[in-house]
Amino acid sequence: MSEHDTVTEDYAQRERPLFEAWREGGYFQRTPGFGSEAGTSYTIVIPPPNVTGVLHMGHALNDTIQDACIRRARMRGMQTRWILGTDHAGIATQTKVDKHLAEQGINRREIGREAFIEACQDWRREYGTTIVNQIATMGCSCDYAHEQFTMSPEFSRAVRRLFVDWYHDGIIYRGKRIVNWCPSCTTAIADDEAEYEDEAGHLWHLRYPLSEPVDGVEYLVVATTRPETMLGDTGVAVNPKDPRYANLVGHTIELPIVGRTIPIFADFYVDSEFGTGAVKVTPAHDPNDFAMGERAGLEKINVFDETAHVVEGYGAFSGMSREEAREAVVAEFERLGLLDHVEDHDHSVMHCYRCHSTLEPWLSEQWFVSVDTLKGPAAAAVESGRIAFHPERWSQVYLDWLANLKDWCISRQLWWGHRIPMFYCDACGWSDACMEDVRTCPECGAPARQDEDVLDTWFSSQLWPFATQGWGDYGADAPELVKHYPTQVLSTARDIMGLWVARMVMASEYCTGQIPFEHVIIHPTVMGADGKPMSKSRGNGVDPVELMREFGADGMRFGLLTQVTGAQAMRFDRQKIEAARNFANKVRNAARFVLMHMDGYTPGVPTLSTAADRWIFSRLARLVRAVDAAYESFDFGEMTRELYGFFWNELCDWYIEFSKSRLAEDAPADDKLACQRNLVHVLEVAIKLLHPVMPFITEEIYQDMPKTADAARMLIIAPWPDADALATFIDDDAERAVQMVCAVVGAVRSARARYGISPKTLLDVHVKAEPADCALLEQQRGLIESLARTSELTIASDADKPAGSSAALAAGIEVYTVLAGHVDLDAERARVRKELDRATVDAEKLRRKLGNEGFLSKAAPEIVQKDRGRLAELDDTIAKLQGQLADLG
RNA sequence: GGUCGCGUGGCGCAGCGGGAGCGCAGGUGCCUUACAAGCACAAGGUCGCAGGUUCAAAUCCUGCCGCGACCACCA
Repeated sequence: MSEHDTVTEDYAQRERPLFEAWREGGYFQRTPGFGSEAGTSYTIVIPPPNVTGVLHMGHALNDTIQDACIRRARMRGMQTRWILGTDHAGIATQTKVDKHLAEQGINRREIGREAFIEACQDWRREYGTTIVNQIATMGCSCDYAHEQFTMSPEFSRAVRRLFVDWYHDGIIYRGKRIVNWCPSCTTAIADDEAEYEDEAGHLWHLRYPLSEPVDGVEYLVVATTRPETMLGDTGVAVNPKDPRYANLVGHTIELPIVGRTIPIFADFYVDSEFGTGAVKVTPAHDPNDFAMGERAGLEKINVFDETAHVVEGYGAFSGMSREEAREAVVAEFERLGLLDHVEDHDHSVMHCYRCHSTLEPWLSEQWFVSVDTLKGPAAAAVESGRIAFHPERWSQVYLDWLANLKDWCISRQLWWGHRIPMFYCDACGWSDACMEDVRTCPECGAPARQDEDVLDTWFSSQLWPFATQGWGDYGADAPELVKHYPTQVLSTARDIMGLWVARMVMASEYCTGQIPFEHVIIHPTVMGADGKPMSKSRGNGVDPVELMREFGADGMRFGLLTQVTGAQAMRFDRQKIEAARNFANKVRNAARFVLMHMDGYTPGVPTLSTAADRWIFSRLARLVRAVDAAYESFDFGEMTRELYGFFWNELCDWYIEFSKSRLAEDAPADDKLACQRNLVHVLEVAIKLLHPVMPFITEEIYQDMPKTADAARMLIIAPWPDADALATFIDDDAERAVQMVCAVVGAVRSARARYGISPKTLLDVHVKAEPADCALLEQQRGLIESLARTSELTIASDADKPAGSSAALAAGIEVYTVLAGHVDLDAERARVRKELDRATVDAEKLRRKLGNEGFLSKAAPEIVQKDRGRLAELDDTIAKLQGQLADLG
């Protein structure tokens, strides 16, 4: 019973050498191009993964899509290059290194900036190759020889150049603003880097005593979710139209605990419906309060330090964390009899997208990019259609994002990143943004110092498409850019649409005067099997490296693409990967079959001597068209479905079966050769079409195939099939003939299965069809005989139903299988009756439709015609089935 | 609050105005010399609900229900 051992395979061992062969062949660098597309450049920039990151399913899908695009372009003869590189990922990397150092008892501040950056570099040297190796394991045909890095010297010059240019153009400015402060990372982060989460909280109602009673009123109740910030309150706001408080506006409050006298003022921002209609205003710790404070001219008092502990000057509260301060403040209000009441209240709270700490709106000096002049050209690029999104609807998301864009805080209080190239002279007040470091003040000669902050990682990421091609040193005239810019395709997930995609367009328009890419593919987000986003905490994540080990890179790639739809999310389905692995296996076996029957083969043009030959070439021609169309509309799911159906259901299920008798040892030599050549040709075209998705197995097969002297050495640069040239093979007659053959074979197999007749038992079969179809079928007699395993095959337009036979109707022909006594007539009668019922219902429906005046007068004539034909067919079928029933008694 | 996506056989999905399909799982029979990770055959769905447009609706429109994402955010 050991017949079917589980098949295990070492995919890495099979795939790695092929990858090395591609690399050594130089195909990963910009290809020279050939054929009619030789002059066309085709470039993709990879969304740079974090340098210390590891491959996740999002990368796996995204990189598969890009590799499919670039490989097809390469095979079409274009000058391709897929630019590879990694992102220094400021906060992410710094957080990791911080943690690593902490484990050794080292604090970043103790060792200082330079030593820390060195530690980051060490970290990068150690882990920076991981993800690139994983991308290689996938078989991605990136330009590994010219790997980029967002903190390489060249890239750094580009970043610096943009900062200096923007600074001198007045696009970059400095300001004291409320920013989202992460007290754990101790840095500002951008608005779109903050994540909101709903949390159960409370609405504390606090009594704020008036300095003097007004009309007998002694205090005012304010509602707040953050009582601890009251330490920094500098006012209380009410809506100017709120009659409850009209008499209080202009009076003052004695702020409890702090003893500060603060004004009651009116501002339309206040919603009278919410809480008590009176809002405590903390300009330094809330963006809306900041805005009101500006309007009312309030003081802005920071009560937290950079780690969100209460600053000096607040007595016992000083030094407390936010959480401690909250408790203490509430307790103190209670003690003073000023805690009115507490309500439950859910509200959304901002968290750091990196470390997940609760963010603190914090007043600080930061650098900003003014987006006013940048957003226009970026919107126009999409509105004009110069940049196309796929699916198209994402362009709306893009445009909406731009329309609502606010100035971008680009300074980060980190050490790992591009240090802001601003230089200051404390002696004379000189300052400027400079390309070269400035040690002494050019005005007064005093020592100059550089800004301590670094730039937001996205500030450098936005330069990716052109800084990787020489912009930093040569500007828009860089030779690479002149020849190969804009790039063709950018593929990414939708969550960085604004963060990255839009910013690249803005920066590119500014720096190069061009769009950065022509097509933006927004692929669906890969969700876990449970339909929820993959995450460590949920435990629904899947490791692509693990998948590749189990199913091969080809299996993973194909399986992922089959799941791509136009929707915004796809639920990861392991079975799809398994099915893809099985498909890869099927392809390999099909190839093995072909290569196993090569004796006597000599290369030559295909000879389409049989209907089966003409059929498979016709199907192949349609396949090339369909695959091309799917690529052009970026419909990768459709593309894989087409390939799957062709390989499995047409080539393997039928054509290879058709071929078996022709390849037998005693078969006629010339027909055998024709069949061999056809198989080789079809297989070669098919594996070319499949190569962009399943590069390894197709290359492996190609290497084993017989090739002519002028053939490409490797499949990776073999010419892509020409749909127009193949179109001449489309042959409706041949497709009809094979359709009938399949119908006959299927009918006989079905009868066998129903009555448990072994394939070894030969059966008499009678086929009745139109004369023209009879002629087509007659030519396929041999095929039918071998596939249906007949003893006697009668094909005639006037064939009779033999006694004791099972009848089947398919493809407009009647197939009678003589069952010679094996038949359970009752079962056969029941089956026919069921079929008859179904046909009768269908015919009734159609008859009603065709009896409808409205339909006859308004429907397109060809539709009416078609339905009349269908009804006639159905009536015919019904008559035949009734005849069969009568025959069966 | 705004924008968008999705609800089709047990599961995952395709189809997106004129005959309900695919893959997987499950059923039956097969180790047929390319493949048991396979082959053959059969079974399985009133296409979320309610209206509307149309001669014709899974497909278009409206509303509702359910799931989900993104953006904004009221202390």
